Amino acid sequence: MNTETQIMEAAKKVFLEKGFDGTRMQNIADVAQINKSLLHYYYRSKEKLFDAVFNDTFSKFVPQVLGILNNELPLREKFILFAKAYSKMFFENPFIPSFILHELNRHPEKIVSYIKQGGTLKNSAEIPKVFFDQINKEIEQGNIRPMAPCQIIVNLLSLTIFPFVARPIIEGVILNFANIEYNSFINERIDLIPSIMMESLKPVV
Amino acid sequence: MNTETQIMEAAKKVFLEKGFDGTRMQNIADVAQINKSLLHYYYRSKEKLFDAVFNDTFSKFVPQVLGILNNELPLREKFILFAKAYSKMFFENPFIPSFILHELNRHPEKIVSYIKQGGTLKNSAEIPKVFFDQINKEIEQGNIRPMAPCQIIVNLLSLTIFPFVARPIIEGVILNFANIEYNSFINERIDLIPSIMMESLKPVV
DNA sequence: GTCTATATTGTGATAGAC
DNA sequence: GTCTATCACAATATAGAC
Repeated sequence: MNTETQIMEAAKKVFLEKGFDGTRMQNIADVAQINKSLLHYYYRSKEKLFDAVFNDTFSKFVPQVLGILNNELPLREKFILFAKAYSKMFFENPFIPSFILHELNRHPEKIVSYIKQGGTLKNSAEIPKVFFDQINKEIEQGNIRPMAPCQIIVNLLSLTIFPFVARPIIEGVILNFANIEYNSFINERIDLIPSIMMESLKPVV
Repeated sequence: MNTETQIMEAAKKVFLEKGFDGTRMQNIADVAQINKSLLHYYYRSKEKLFDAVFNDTFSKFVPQVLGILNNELPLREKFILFAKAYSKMFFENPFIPSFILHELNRHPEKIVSYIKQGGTLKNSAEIPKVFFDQINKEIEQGNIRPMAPCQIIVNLLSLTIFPFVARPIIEGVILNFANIEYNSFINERIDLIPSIMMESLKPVV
């Protein structure tokens, strides 16, 4: 593993956990087990290093969402696939959702710069169209109840992502009271989420 | 308005927007229009000032949740009340959810210290019991389908809070594509959320 | 209680030897 | 490419006059 990727790996670890403001360059150097000045040699400044980390992380995040929503599967299968893929991903990288949401709230303009800069989002910016069309068609045919596609997407995102962002509250207050383990709670949700999504779309008789 | 509350108001503004790591004491002093050393005169250190802000904000957050879930209304009314109260609150204080979630992820131990220290949570720690009993009773009577009360609470929290935490993504990517205003999107959700919650609980025939 | 001045340490960034 | 040494400034915190 060369120095540059070593730095990138270390930077991801530290930035993801502590955010831009909470991160010290020295801390990254320690984790990468290299000299502090090498950070500047490879990435000029803290901000440039951060941007590299952020864009890379964001690239894994958003396009996957749109990718799953874009394929040709029926609605239920999409929800199942989505809940499973994202729960697994966040389980393995617990800091990603909180990191992205926090940094985007502090610097919303980074979304714009990310889209302009290219990233994977540029190509996938048109992707929700497929999902939108699918929803509208299903509504037209009376298979599901009328609901704005945006609301459906946000429902899915909310039910899937929020439990990871709010883990300390959920674990420390809610689950603690009911004496339930966080892991089994999340596992239960993987089946629950598609079910809720489908119920919410059942046509009114 | 005396100096102490002036400082507290300013500290809330700055901490809520920038978080602990992103906040500068000078910045708070500027907003409060007082001298920097007065911050230390009244609150000894940055951390103590932050804790005062955090506990005060957290106090408005969690107990209200539990309060609404604890009253004697039927389920549907609780969901309606909840979605309305919280959407309104976050609309007026857009930084609260992101602030709390970020700081709790950085310092999960603050929940424990908050509970120990008293706050409003100490008394309300037993409150979910009422909601739990209500759910279990409804399930027993066959009025709703079996679902763990914790899952129900988290569903409600997710659907209500997440759209505020993820505003930049939702607004910049999803709504932007569909050409929808954030305000009307949120308003639509206030009615949508209780409906989803009830549908997800409809007994299986 | 409020101000000015200053101590002290931390932190991003660079210069220059090797 | 990698290291040591160091600059320049930012930031928390305190001392002490008024």
